[in-house]
Amino acid sequence: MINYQLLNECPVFKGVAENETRKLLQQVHYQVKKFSKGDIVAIAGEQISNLFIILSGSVRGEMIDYSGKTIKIEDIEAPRPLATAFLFGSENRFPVTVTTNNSVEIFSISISELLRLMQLNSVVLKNYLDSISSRTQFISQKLHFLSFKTIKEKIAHYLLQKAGDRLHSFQLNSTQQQLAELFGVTRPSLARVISEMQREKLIIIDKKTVTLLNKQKLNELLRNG
Amino acid sequence: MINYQLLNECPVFKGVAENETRKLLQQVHYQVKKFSKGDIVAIAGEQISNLFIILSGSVRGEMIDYSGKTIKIEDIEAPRPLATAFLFGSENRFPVTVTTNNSVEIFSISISELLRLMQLNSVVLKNYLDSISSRTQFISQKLHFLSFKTIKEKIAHYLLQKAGDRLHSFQLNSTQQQLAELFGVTRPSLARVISEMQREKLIIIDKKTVTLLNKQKLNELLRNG
DNA sequence: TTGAATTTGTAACAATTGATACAGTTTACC
DNA sequence: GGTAAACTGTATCAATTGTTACAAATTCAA
Repeated sequence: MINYQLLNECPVFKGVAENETRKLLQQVHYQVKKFSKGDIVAIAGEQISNLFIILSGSVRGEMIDYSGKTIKIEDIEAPRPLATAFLFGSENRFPVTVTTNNSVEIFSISISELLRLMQLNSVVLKNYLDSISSRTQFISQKLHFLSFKTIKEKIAHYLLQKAGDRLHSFQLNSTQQQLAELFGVTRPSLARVISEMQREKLIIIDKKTVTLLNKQKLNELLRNG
Repeated sequence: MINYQLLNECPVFKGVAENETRKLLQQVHYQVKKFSKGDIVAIAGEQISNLFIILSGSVRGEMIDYSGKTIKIEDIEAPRPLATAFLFGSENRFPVTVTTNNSVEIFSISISELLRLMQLNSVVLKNYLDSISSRTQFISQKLHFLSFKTIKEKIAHYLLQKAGDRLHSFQLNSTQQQLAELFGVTRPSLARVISEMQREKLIIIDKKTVTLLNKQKLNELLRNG
């Protein structure tokens, strides 16, 4: 028996009334598969033909490298769907091998039935589109951020974005350590560059209060990067 | 009058019979807007409420920086759609300001009507999902690649991927210059690291023939990065 | 084959960042 | 208020990459 309440917490069915979900699922084919701890749900590179939603338990995504060792990538817990961005598109294969961490129930629906489901219910359709799109937006923002090479550029971009329209000062809510991690650099390197930028009278950072002294030059840093 | 043939070349309507497209469009609301050269189609940050498909002419996407200057990002020509990954999701705003390069005709359909369209025709639905997904997959591959910090790691990853299952040698079809651009590094730096890796007996590159001497160690490079 | 254009290998030096260490400051909690 | 923990500023040295320059090797077309 499916736990409809749980299914409705999943991004795909969110906002659909519980009895509506029940009615929808009567009109399409789907399966609920049970796995034991340690079972392999999918192998990296395998064609994806079904949407999987974890109903209970958790799974992990692992990559297998060229020499055969496995590296854990991420954990996925109920009630999240698997690989929504890889169901469609030109390269619809599992990017990772998926293994169960414990007893797991998985809701499984084929692509064609999922398409039917989306055509039957516009909320499900919109949910799915929102889900893929949000992920794309998140990744492309991250990519944009990575495109700045030097630490100075990263700081300039981060602060200009944080500042927005504010003319003068604003508060930071992260520590240098956290920023360093966000930027993917070491903490002393970040501190050093911040010092430089203060000496160059580009910014002032006093505790957590940031003041941008020269937005013009901060922008030029991004242009010439 | 709409050029249905052109519309059918667009990723959204691809694979739909021309008369089927005609029939579909009779069932939904849409507009064809005409713009003159230099007109602004959309402003960065503006909410996206319509899918735009360029029917004729071309537009450019520009970002306006914090000081007011504009930087061109890309050109989009007929019959491509605009910002398909930004129509949905949490941040459904134009990432760029869109300006026409010449006389332009744009097919415009609201989100709600687009949803209806996708529910009426499963090919359109699948096309749209494929389109967003492919983009996500492309970007996330790029992101993965950028996650390797040193040039050595990038080379190792690139060559291992190119090699695939082949045990010994294979041919490269790019020049060092092209690889350097792909990696986002300078050509002499790339050449230097390749020399080092040959001295360390990890690889041999003779003209365009690559031989991986120690896949094991190449993999370890990626792990400890 | 020859000659020009492209590609490659390499060197010397500058710039940037990482690694490590340590002392001074701030914050949080008792 | 006091103490421990976390955070910050800074210094030194090593590693990596960028910049610039030049010569050798290769490719391609005439």
